[in-house]
Amino acid sequence: MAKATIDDVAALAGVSMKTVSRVVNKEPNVRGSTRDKVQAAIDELDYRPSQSARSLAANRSYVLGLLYDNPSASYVIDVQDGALTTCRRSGYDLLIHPCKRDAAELLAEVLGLVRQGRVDGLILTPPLSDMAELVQALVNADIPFVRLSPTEHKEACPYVQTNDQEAAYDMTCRLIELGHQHIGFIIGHPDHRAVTQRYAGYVAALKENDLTLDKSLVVQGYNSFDSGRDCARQLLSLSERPSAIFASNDDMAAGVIIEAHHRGIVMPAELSVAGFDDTPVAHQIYPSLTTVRQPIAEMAAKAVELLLKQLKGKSVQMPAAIMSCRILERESTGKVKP
Amino acid sequence: MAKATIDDVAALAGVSMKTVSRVVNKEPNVRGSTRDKVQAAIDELDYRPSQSARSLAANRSYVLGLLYDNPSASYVIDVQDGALTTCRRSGYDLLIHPCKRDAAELLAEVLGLVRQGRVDGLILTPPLSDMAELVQALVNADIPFVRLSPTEHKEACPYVQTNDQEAAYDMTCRLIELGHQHIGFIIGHPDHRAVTQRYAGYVAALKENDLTLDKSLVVQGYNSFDSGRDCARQLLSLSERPSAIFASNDDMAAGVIIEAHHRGIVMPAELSVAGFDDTPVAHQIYPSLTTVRQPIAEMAAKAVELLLKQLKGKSVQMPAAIMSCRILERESTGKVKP
DNA sequence: TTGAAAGCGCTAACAT
DNA sequence: ATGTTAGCGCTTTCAA
Repeated sequence: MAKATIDDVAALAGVSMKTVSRVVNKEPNVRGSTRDKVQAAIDELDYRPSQSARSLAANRSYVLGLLYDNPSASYVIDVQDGALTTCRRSGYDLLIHPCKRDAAELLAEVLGLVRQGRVDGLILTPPLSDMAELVQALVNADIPFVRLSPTEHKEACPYVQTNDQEAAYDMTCRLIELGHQHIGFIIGHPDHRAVTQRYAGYVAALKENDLTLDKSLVVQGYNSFDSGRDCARQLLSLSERPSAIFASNDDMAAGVIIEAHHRGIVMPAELSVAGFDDTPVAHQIYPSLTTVRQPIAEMAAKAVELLLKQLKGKSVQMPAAIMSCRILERESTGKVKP
Repeated sequence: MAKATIDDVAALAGVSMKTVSRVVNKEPNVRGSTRDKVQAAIDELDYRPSQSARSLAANRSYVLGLLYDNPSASYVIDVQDGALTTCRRSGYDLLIHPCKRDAAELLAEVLGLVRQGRVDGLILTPPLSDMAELVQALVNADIPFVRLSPTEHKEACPYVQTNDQEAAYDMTCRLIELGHQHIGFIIGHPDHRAVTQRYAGYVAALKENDLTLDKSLVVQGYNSFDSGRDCARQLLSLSERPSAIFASNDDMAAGVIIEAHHRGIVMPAELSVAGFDDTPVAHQIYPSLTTVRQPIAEMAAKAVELLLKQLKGKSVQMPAAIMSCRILERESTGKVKP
């Protein structure tokens, strides 16, 4: 049996092609009995609408593109899962498109994706969310897109973010509450503005608690485990060693923990460590890592929702959403040694 | 400027539509000068072929589907990366399709994906590679697909795998060489046959070295960190504690390491631990984990290559590839205490 | 509430 | 080496 087309269904149901189309697309203005008749024909023939014919005629692909540049594996997976949840409910598919933010062809590549009609819209994750050039190009080309955790140009285009700066503030306050006065901080990769901004929360918390900001306790990391370990080497070699270290992400915090182990430093008795992101390593490490969980999947699901709204032309008034982080206290933090 | 079509390009270049099509698709039998003329017109108009028109006319989507059911995040990311490498070289896109292997609609869903023309072929990862029902349905429906690390029906359809059973054998031999006589083993999730089969390597190595297989040293895990920790509780509570534990994957091995830490067991002095997969946690943990690395991305790239060959009708004789694992010795294993 | 006709922009098959 | 002719299977007008 060759695969059935819309004409076959129409013939079998004794209606026009257009009526079948209406039933398939759940459009209104079809009598119940007609709908049933058509549905029966669809079932009998096991009819599946051709995606490409639909796309060509309707001039949309029913596919969304997910753009990312090398965030952590667990982040990408969570984003994909969340995005797919909403996509599937709406009959959309998800095309993944990892890319290099410094590639010369990046812009052409991304614009091509849309102009070729491969995708109807885009989701941007950090650090791409903050590539002004890319954002501007998308706006100029009138391409629908939503950004996750952007830090800039928020007035211009829809986005979804968390209150993670506030969470960094809270985490720092918690460490202070535990008696820590010398708290080391590891800043994130300069290109990942969403991550580096966590530093502001740390600074604000120190200020709020009348602690001086000691620049020798603040070091620049690059989001990787190895860079975290390098930073730990610096911090743990100081004559006056910090009693706690707060890293801007879990991978770097894991680097701190490993370096501390190698120096025979007992955690949390002699050193408290906190991270950010709640990646898998956070609970697979010893001691398990106190960290902050962002609702990544939910954010991505929300982003897709906003994007689909845009595609339907229902341009939302303030197309943005802010979601909440949660601090998870585990074994790696504790009261400062008296 | 409205977007250019193939007719616009043909008109500007002063050739027929078909010639433009030939240039775009890099078909042979076009004179160099003609090709240049057409290319110039394409550049001038910034012409991008419509994906949906191509798909409809050619009856192929130029998209491949990646099916998976909940393997680890790092595994999925590696597979995606590898698959995309080959896809992009060939002008294909990748659609991701996570699914539940016990979902009633799984088959209909997957078949629908192909029958709707959303994808031209599929890549299956474990444990889906070993779902006989799914594999059979794909074969019956004459859908092109390639499996990663299948353990069954290998005569029937193309696949890519590694010599991981051999690697498990080698790893066990290495532990024995280090003086270990009592080696605990944690079996993988029963549904993941590719993982459970590593047990065979362990058994073979014991036999080869004239060690008796002590069933109390073999416990059933479920691939997760938590299950690994549970298994470790069992093994480390034995009156005659193993001096080494080999887990069928890294997540479970991480569970062993954490449980050992909590019991004050020093590694590797008092306990050696080995894992499998070289996931990120393997080097983010203390002590860093001795494990086996499979070339996941390369396997996926190869799988796509085989799939594309199938799509081009060049049915390869024995469409299968076997790739090599590598043992990585890190800090978690050492000589047995005298 | 339903239908008829006209493409969407390409590729395939067959000329030339 | 290049061109001509037909569709691919839908959605979108517009009409009834």
